Amino acid sequence: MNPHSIKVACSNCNLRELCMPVGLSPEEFNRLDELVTVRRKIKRGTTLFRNGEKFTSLYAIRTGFFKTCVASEDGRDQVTGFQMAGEVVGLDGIVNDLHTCDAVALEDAEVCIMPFERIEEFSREVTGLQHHIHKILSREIVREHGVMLLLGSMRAEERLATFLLNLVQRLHARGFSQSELVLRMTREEIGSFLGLKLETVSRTFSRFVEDGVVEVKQRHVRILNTEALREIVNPRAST
Amino acid sequence: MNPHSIKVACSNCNLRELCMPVGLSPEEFNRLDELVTVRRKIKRGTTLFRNGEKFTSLYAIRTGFFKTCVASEDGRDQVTGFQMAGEVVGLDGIVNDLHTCDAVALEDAEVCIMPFERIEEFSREVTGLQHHIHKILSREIVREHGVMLLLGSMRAEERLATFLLNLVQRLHARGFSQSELVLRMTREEIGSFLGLKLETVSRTFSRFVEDGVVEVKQRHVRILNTEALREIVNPRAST
DNA sequence: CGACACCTTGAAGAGGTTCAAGAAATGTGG
DNA sequence: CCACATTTCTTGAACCTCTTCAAGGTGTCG
Repeated sequence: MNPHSIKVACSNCNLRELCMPVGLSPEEFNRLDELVTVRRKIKRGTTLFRNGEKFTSLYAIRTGFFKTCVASEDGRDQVTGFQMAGEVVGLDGIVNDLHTCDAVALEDAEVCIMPFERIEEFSREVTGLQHHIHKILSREIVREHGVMLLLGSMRAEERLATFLLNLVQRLHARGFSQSELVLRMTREEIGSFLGLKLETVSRTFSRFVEDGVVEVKQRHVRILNTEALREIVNPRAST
Repeated sequence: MNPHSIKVACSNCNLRELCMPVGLSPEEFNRLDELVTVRRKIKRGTTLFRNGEKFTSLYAIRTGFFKTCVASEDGRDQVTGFQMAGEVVGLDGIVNDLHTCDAVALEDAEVCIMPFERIEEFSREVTGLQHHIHKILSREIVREHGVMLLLGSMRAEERLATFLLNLVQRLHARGFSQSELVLRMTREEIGSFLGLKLETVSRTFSRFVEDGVVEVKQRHVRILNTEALREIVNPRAST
């Protein structure tokens, strides 16, 4: 084992189970290690890629936190998602070999660069990788269905509750608390994602605090009553 | 050429350019013809697949018109899209081998059934098909970004104008008029898709009619002033 | 410490929803 | 082929949620 190669080997990565297929043979895994050649650090506030840039690679997030956003011609902006360690960004670029959204680091981050040509090459040879790529793409479609449901049919409280539950659940899957989280984004970014104005997000937080559902100190949020949040999202199912 | 096989051969299909990859060698195309083994007719009002059903295949629409919709646990419903000839449905099922939405025929329809296992098998061998599948998935992600922008940041008039322009553009690509269309869905379904109530859809149509932008007779819509619709969507760019 | 970005809160206003009623189209069965 | 039931669409009026505008407070970073 060459110590220099360890640094970028998927087989040694603690996020392996989140972003790579499982159940590969050792031989297949060795091939996969060639998938990621380079890592890249992205400073907070800077972009990993931008709308209009040529698409070459998918990016697996190793550390840090991103938002992706699209813009309409007249400058309107919509956050389409927030991504954290183990998640893959750049899928939007495949269809026209151009990125159609911006990926902005909300904290200092590091990503593994996976050249898409290589992904396609390997997934012709490693069935498990092929499955995995298809699932990643499909998962993103299903996630967006959920966002459409949120934007199309929920009221402000339901949106914010859904958002908090989703965030904390993903963080928990990464070993963090089930009840405490630090928001990496501003109220305005939350609002953009949820189709609300920043004032509405702020007010809704305040209402949750009044009701004793959460504690909020700026970007530190502690969930005091998860069941109440679920109840807000899903008024019927009271157990 | 066996006359019986002609019926389900992609190489003879007039929608080929819409749903299949271009630039394949004749040999590759022959393989592709094995992709679709069966067609299926779906009566208006019935489902092609439902939330919770096992996923086995993608479906290329040959004729007819579909809506796809997701439901939340408490019965809320959200139309996630409308699909027409040449488009592919079922992508949501890949990630968990289960469909997560319903596909309902809004008029009598016929689809080509493409078993996904076979798609994966062939796309390991035919690079052009592999690219194509990736692009179809990515295109759906990008489309949904657009819907999120619509739902998150547009007002009722902008949403409906965007919707009409999108529909007529897709119909035009299939050889229909640039200015006339027949809606296959109810006001309620349009509203669900656009995050509006059916009354709001109706009122917004009426306002467009008052302003001389469109003519509406039930589900028959004639666009009188495309530029005005564009202006509504994109107030800045008056050229 | 001061500048800047971010967050909170209030009051007024707008856009969309809800509820209700009636009209128009569509489908069904005799 | 017509009469009736049903679904779909339109329109009005009152209401409600979220937005807009405004001001002040809090936190952070050079």
